[in-house]
Amino acid sequence: MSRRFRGESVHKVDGKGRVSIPAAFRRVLEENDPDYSSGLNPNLIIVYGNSKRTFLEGFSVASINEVDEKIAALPRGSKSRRILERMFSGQALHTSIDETGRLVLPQKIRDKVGIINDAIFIASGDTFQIWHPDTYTQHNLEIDSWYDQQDSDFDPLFLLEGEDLD
Amino acid sequence: MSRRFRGESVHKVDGKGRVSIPAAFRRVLEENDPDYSSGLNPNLIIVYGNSKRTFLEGFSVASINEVDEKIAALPRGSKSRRILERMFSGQALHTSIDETGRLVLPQKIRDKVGIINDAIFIASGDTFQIWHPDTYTQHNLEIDSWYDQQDSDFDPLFLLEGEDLD
DNA sequence: TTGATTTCCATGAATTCCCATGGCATCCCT
DNA sequence: AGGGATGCCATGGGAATTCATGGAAATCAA
Repeated sequence: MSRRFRGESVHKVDGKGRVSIPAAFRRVLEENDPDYSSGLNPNLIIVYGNSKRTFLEGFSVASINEVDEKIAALPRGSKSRRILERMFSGQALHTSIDETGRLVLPQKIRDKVGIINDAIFIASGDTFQIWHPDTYTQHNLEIDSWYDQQDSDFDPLFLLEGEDLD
Repeated sequence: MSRRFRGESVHKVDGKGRVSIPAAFRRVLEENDPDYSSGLNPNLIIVYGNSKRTFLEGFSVASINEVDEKIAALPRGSKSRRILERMFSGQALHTSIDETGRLVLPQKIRDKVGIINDAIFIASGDTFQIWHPDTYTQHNLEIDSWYDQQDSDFDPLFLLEGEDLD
């Protein structure tokens, strides 16, 4: 039913890399894991990507399957396919939520995006992102400055209509 | 489709050719070996291929069966079939993981792809690859430089939608 | 017998499991 | 409406287990 994540919240990350996943996100992950049944722990996939990425992206099983299928449909050996395979197979992690609702982010991954004591979870359609709070703030400043360039009555829904920007 | 391999990591290769297989990969190999049951060691197939190949490719039993069947469906005596049979029958090694989670790579195979002290394991859909770390880095230069040309917030998922690159 | 495998044992570090607590929000009973 | 009782949520700590890796002994093959 609820296929999409909503909302954002900050959570503590302890020395072992444990972080609580927003409860509302857990419901979405459960509903979108075909192997899930009450009592079990839902699976999810964390994509950390190449060195340029400044955040982690969380996928439900259903969402990652969709991506995998699309990748498999691309011509073997094509550049697009190689780029995507590297990112979604190699630079990703299959994991699950534990019984207390937490996820473990390995040291290597925390280092990569600079997460130390806190992490902010942000819903983004059928995936969600995990950022170091400051990096996220910084990133938003850039987006805000883009808004500043638009008319004061600019309505983002306008983007639904036309071609892409830039 | 059964669960796919995810992630990448580097492991030591000792003088006898022993290497630990990433624990997460072991789970996938276990799930995809029909003969596997708790306590046993899962089987896998290492395809090293012709002299041009610069990496090893690891298959679960289920995945190699799928390939074998497709090959068997080709016309007997056809060139495609002969080439594929050579690669997946002749230039491949059926082996298993030992109780400490390691795989033994015979000297001949290590020499072939230049693996000495370390090997990097990279997931790639329903198979995984094993490279000499430097060779792997080298191989990815093209993709890395391609990323350098994109906007810093470029999302590879965009590649799923549009036309191919190249 | 001699080099090469395979088995078996060993260990520090990392990861998972199990139990615990305080804070909220909700439900329910009188 | 008051006031528990209940239950989920976020977080912490320590014990137990698994990982990755090394080395020695036993077995094999030529």
